[in-house]
Amino acid sequence: MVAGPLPVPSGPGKDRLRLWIRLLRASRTIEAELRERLKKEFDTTLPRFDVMAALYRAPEGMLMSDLSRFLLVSNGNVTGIVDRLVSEGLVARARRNGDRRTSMVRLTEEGTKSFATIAAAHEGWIGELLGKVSEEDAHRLTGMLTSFRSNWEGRE
Amino acid sequence: MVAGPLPVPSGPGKDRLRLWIRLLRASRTIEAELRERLKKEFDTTLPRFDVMAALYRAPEGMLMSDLSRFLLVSNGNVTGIVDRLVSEGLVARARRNGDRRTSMVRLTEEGTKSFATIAAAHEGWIGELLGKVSEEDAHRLTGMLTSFRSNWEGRE
DNA sequence: ACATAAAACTTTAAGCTTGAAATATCCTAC
DNA sequence: GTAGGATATTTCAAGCTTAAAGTTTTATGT
Repeated sequence: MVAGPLPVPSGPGKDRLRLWIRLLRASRTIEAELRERLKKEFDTTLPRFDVMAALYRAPEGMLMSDLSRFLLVSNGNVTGIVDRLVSEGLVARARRNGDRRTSMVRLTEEGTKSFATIAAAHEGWIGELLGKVSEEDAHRLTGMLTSFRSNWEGRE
Repeated sequence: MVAGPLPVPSGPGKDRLRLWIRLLRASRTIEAELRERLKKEFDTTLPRFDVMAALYRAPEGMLMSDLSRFLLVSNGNVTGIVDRLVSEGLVARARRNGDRRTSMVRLTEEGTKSFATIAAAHEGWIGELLGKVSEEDAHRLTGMLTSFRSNWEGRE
């Protein structure tokens, strides 16, 4: 995976493989750049940012399992990231609704402020990193990826 | 990141953000599926597969630093993965050329056979997972991502 | 030749990630 | 009401990942 300089051999079925390799390399390249900037500028990480972004759009809070589904990561993973965010005072757990198995997770006031700042920078970075993609290509690409996603969700 | 159901607010600069979110979700979805199948069918992992794929196309071997650059991961990371592959007998280190700092890493005979088998399945999976993307879209998408990459490489 | 820098690699600490097992709570059917 | 199963979450072991510091070897300047 993540093939680079050398060409992928041609032949039937190789087109999709080539597409996948390019897709993966593009997202890894951007992801690496974002991770580095989040670390340098805000001393945080991509997973923390992801969790905070999810919570930012759900002021009333989210269940751990909702976070896990939404972010496409495992349950245990979310537990660890939220633990760290809680210990940093950016996120709070509230175990107070009817179901005592669940805990409602939400951003603290500090977490909300912190995320707003980081998100603004983040959006600027994306604009910069994807700046060379024309508006038209951006739309078309988005459309293709969206339809890929719908197709995917129709699986199994 | 990895936003889902909820819409990203519209406005200037939001198009690129939306594109990035879709790109990331698509690659994470596919990656998760591949990881799961590699584990289930061949009891291996994506990073191991990546390293073996790189070595497969370089029968004469690669330096650790070449692997690191090629796969877009850190040096120390490659060390660990190669260590495990060596202990499994799939990869060999040869410290025998002029420069005694370097070690040439290559697939063993067993590693080569093993990779060939896995790679065939892998290509089939990609064909299946991206099957709904039309040939035409696949080409166009690949082209866009390639030009993104060239632009990127022209940075800094 | 010798000091110093550069390069290739490994080690380390901290954090991320998964899948599976363990806990705790809730629900359902008797 | 209670046994059995389902659900929500955490814990755990193993592996992946990075950045930074450390080791060994090679290259460079004088």
